Amino acid sequence: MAHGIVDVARAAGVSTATVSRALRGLPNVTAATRERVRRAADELGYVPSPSAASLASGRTRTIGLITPWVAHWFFANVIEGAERALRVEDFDALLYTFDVTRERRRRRVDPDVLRRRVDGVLVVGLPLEADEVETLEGLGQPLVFVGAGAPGQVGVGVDDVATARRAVAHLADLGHRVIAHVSGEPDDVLPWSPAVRRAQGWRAELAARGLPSAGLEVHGHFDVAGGRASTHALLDRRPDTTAVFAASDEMAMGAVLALRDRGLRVPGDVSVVGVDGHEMGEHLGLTTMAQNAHDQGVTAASMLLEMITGAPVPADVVFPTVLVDRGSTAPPCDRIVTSA
Amino acid sequence: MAHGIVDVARAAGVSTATVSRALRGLPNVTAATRERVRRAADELGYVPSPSAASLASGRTRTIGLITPWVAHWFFANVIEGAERALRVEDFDALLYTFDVTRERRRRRVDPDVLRRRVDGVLVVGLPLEADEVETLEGLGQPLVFVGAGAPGQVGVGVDDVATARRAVAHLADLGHRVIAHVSGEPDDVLPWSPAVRRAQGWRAELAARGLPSAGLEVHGHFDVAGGRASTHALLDRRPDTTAVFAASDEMAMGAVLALRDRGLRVPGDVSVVGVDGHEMGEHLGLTTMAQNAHDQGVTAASMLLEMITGAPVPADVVFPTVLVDRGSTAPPCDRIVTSA
DNA sequence: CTGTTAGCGCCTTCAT
DNA sequence: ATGAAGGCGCTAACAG
Repeated sequence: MAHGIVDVARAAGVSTATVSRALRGLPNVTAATRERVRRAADELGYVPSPSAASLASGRTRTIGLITPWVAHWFFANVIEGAERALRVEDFDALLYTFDVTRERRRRRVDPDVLRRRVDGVLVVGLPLEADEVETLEGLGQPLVFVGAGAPGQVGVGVDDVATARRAVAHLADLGHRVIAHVSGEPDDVLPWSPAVRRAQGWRAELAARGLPSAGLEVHGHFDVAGGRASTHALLDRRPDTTAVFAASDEMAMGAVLALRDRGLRVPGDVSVVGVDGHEMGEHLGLTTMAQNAHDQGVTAASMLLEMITGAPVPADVVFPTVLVDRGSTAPPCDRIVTSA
Repeated sequence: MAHGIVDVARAAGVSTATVSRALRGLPNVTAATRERVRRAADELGYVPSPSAASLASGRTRTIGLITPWVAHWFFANVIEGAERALRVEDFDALLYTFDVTRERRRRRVDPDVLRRRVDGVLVVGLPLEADEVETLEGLGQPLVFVGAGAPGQVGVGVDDVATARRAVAHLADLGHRVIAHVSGEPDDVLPWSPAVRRAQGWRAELAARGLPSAGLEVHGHFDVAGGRASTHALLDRRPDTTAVFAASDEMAMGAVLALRDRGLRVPGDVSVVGVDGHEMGEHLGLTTMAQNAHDQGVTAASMLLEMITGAPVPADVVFPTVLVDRGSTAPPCDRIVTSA
């Protein structure tokens, strides 16, 4: 029923080797022969077996997408972009989520599930421990990181430190002096983690301006609920806060919710800035440092494909972030604060 | 370097056949032998080649996830749920996006890319033409639909008609008499498309109550920008509209934006209800018919795995939707309308 | 430019 | 319960 390469070979009156070469566009095949083979393959509805091709060639035309989540803005957009770039080159995208649940620390990335199954690996937004990177490298295949690099690895992303500094600068320029930071999980401590770098940028910009940062950083889950909880904790401690820089738009929205919970107006009482450029940020008029996640996915996938063919690629591609002022920031007012 | 089954066989002092049986948990292997084989495999760091296994067995332990997008609430959550359910059973998830871009009609689903590559197919939120379903069935593999069924196919989803009716009933009960509907693309016309069924439910509930529907339906893209544009078009035509039922939360958020654009308050001037239970709906206090997309993904994946093993599964699994009142609905006020 | 011939690494009868 | 051996369908030398 399902025709194989031998059927095509017979129908075209050539050997299977020629069929293989003709169909894959390899050189050393007459245009006429190639055409004849193509026609025969078409008529028989021939589709090569990927397993057989992989087994024989050692290549899978598949890349592994490693990510903690897919249902988050940055991740979904990177994955969508990457998958489409891969599809154009007839590569398949295998999805591996290493769930970072709120309950427990994620399980370690296990390279065995990828072994002999992919030609390359794209790590999306997952800051890996040094030894995890090492075991991934042990696969002997190209590795590209998006949205969370690793030392010495090819990466695509934004300048998290500069992004954070720009956001904080915007708030400080408005006159704010108590600028808090809603950051990620407390156990997210790797120096190359975006959350850590954004916190670092926040601290650096404050320091550069002689503003305090001590006691103004709160940690929590990297989503709406996390941002909301963190902000409540922050305001309990520091009701004198007049501005919040959140490490993602999702957390920033949580911050807005928390402020609303407490009857505080944005930006009347407290200004808020996020990072991402989430489509829905427009609703709340959320000011943000926007980035293009989709294109980062496309770029990372393309680089990975280049590496697979042995072509040289830059060690790092840095995407720009741009301040989009949608109104959630304003000069501080002289709110009466009961206590600190 | 990479050890094969023969290495394990030699190390364990058995044949490759026994290794294969032992490692896959097949019967007819002494507990002692199995243990010895396991230990040998462990020590050698043996990982079977999926290509070789597929070629020999005809099974791939991979399922194909067909979806128009991943960066949309429903899709991202279903995919995330499905991938995790598959991973538990050591199945891989291959991602295939058939981009429904706003510019042009999507390309038809091409089963060839799936041929000999997957053991089953999960179609996520993509209403397929009858003949597309037929060609997919031609793969001879189990097929499950989530969030957009197809006649005679196994499906997981919600009761779209009832969901829409419930939403409209809520608005009508509040006293609204001009209840508009923000629907999906105009060329999304398959009777089993969620958008079509929701519109149908909206119309049915209005009819049941003797309320008009003519001229109150607008079509557009299934996202925030689409909902916003549609709502503007609607209000241009029918400024007397006091309530809007949008076919998704994303579009409902667009509707809220449009209303805000025109200086109308929600729910003061116009009430809005969406569908999904989007995490961010809470911000705008968006009332919605909530559904659990993640669990639909888990269920669909589990059913597909059952079908692969030949187990019987129900023809349809219907998930509940529940009205979550977050405040974007209220009784209509007597707004002065200049003209209709 | 094309054909021949070994494998690729595992699964699966069929014996034993 | 275990072993022997023939594929699975294709690619990649190597000839010619």
